[in-house]
Amino acid sequence: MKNSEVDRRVMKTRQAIHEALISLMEEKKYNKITIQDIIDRANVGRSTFYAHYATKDELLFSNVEDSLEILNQYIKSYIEHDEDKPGLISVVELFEHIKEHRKTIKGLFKEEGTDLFFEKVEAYWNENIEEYIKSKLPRGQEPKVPIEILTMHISSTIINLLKWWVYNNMSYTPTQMEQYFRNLVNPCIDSVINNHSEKS
Amino acid sequence: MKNSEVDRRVMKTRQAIHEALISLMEEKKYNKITIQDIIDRANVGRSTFYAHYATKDELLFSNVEDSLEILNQYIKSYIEHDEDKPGLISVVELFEHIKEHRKTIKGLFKEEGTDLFFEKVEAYWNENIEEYIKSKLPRGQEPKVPIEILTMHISSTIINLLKWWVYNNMSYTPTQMEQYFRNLVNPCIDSVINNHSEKS
DNA sequence: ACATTAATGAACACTTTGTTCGGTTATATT
DNA sequence: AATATAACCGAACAAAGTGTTCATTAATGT
Repeated sequence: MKNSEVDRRVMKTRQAIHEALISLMEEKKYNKITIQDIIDRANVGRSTFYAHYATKDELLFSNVEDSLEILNQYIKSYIEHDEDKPGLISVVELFEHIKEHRKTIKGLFKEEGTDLFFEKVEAYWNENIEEYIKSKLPRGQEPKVPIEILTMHISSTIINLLKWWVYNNMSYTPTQMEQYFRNLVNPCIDSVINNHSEKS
Repeated sequence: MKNSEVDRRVMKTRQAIHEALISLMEEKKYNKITIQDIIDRANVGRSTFYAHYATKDELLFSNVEDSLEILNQYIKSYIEHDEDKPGLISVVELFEHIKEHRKTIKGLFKEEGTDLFFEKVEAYWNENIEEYIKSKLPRGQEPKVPIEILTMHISSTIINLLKWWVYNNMSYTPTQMEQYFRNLVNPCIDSVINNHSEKS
């Protein structure tokens, strides 16, 4: 029986496959990567791959789950610290995290084949954001925009900023990006939640 | 020589292929549709397909270019009518257009394989929106958010709303969606362009 | 009616996929 | 150090898709 540890061979194989995928994603789009490519680069038998993962997507997500959890933490902390200094720290850190891990994470942002990934990210974030918005909303008051839409909009805004930023070689600093994010999102949250006059 | 018209056979074939793709996209994701599927459904020889289109994407875009042009018109008209009644009419019409053509256009919104399409849409829109923003910006004044980012954000917001709306079976009316769009976007445009106090 | 142009469908070499299975090697345990 | 176990290997497989070629047939415009 295994000592709650995994066979070293398994770890080695998984890592080889993992690294192969990452390395390939730096070169071409996820869509265009074949399992053949992966096992070639990983130096792993065909049957071995299928012993570990049923599909390419399964591999992707097993690779990405850690990243997902980390990204989620940033949003959580963004929300939790909102009272004092509205989210400044953690969104900066989110961008910094991406910048730091750009080599391994960049493939995920490359055109196409990113849908799957970002759907997951958004689903993660939506939970926390929705809760946050509800807590902000004065009781008994109808928001001008349905909460589900506002939530979706905020998640999407972060994701779009991240995508754009990576795609444009991170030409602004994380701090700037954070600032831009707040400039885009805070006014509309205020406006939706408070009964600001609609204005002409 | 052809009378600037196309051979009837060509039209017939193109249409058959076109309809095959549309019909397949109502059933499964674009990614999962093979050329084999298409020629089977279209009842068209393999070589015939390749005589017309080099790739599946080429087919997609030839199908979609008309839609693109139409969508672009809505944004143009949104911008042009902004002075009097800020964009109300044409964004409603945009959602109505989608609703009307949902059978043929819905496939494009189905998860995955939409990146290609929406990149095109966004590129189209960005041109017009950027121009619009520049015209709004008082001369010599620096916007709080770079224009390219603000532009991207507005395009993305419409696209996300459209996607979300279609994905959720168009559960709100086009007029409502238009209202939500404005509630999400106008406050942040105002805030970015005018030197509103940043507020605490 | 006739020359032109398009569609056909079969054949092709090629790649990818997912599975199977007997043989080999690394591993943990004793 | 010996051994049972579990993991890897790799070759082979059928099945499906890709993109091209080509000789044959049919529709079209004039």
